[in-house]
Amino acid sequence: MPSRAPRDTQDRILDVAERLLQVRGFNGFSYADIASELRIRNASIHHHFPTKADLGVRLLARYRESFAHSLETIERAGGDARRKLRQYARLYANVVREKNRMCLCGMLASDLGTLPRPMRTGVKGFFDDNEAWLGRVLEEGRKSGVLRFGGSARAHARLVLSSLEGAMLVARSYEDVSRFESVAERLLEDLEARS
Amino acid sequence: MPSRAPRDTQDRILDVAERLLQVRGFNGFSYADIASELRIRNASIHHHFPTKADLGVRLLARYRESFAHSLETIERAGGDARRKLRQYARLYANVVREKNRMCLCGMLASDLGTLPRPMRTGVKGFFDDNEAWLGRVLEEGRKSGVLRFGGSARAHARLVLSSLEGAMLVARSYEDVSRFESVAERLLEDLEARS
DNA sequence: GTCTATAAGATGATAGAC
DNA sequence: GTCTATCATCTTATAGAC
Repeated sequence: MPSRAPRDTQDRILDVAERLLQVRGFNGFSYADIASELRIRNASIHHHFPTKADLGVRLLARYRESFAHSLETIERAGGDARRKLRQYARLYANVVREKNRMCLCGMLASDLGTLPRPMRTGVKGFFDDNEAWLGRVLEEGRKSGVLRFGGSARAHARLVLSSLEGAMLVARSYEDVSRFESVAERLLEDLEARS
Repeated sequence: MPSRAPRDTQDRILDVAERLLQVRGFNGFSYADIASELRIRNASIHHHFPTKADLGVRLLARYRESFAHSLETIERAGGDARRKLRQYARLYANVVREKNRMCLCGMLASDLGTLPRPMRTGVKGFFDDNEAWLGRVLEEGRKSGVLRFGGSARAHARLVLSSLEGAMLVARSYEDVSRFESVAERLLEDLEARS
């Protein structure tokens, strides 16, 4: 179990930078913001992450791995597809709840036009991961009869992913998590087989 | 009918700034970007829009009015709720198609944490407008039997708005309009009453 | 209304001492 | 690994001539 206590400087930089990125966007924070919060100097951050692109690439990789780990945890917990989808939606709800953050990759998607080249592929990779996982869960749910939807599982996975990302984006504008939750609830209810 | 020819400087500034904002975000463009594109000087822009916040407020108001006008046009064209929703979705598709733009307010929603105070309320206002309109159309469609959905019309309006905003956000990452269109298609098909 | 000139501050980044 | 010092550049913004 990871401790609550601060680990090495590199991790503390990543933690602060991650939050700043999720709240303010990639162009909305600077090395100075991180430095002042950690009470270190600007140059120290450059020692660990020479360029902002380096920092961004590391943040992206870490977030993607962390999310993949969460998906594995949901899988291992078992239960039917309905349950998995609800836990998946809760993952997103927790992000919004935590200081009104946006999904890191949703935020980067909006910043895409100004992103350093090496970061762009990572954003798509994250969405690909999520679509693939959702596609499998949806297919499983349809086969077992607990979910109902038209079209291919993969196409519906895209709808679910888009809807949740959009729900985060809009809910954040109102600083109201419950707005996210009510949209997620409608989305899932429509999927769950009635009758 | 508005002509294609450039009008006064103020409007040309707004047109360029709008595109830059929709592609790069509010923190992703500068007065210098606008100036070089219009081949005028930085100071000329400040003459028309003293601060960037002023420019942002005007862009927001203009976009909101323009969108409201589009909604009225859809209303006047008549037809059933299905048709109105499809035209509404096409509004969004056209934005993405045009140089891979994001909805101006969706973009501002992601920038919200760094936005000048006077701009924040405008973003919510845009979403409120859209939710209200969608709510009316959904209700009308359910009453006339061409649409089917659970829960309140207003709650479903939030789902539709969130899904379309999210679909734009994700589709932009792939620079692929068809990705937006397929998600919108699934969303609408699920709404349309199957006998 | 547009220009030149200029300012004050932020930003990403590097060199080199400790 | 962290610091001080310094950098070129960008960004928003203003003063004042034309």
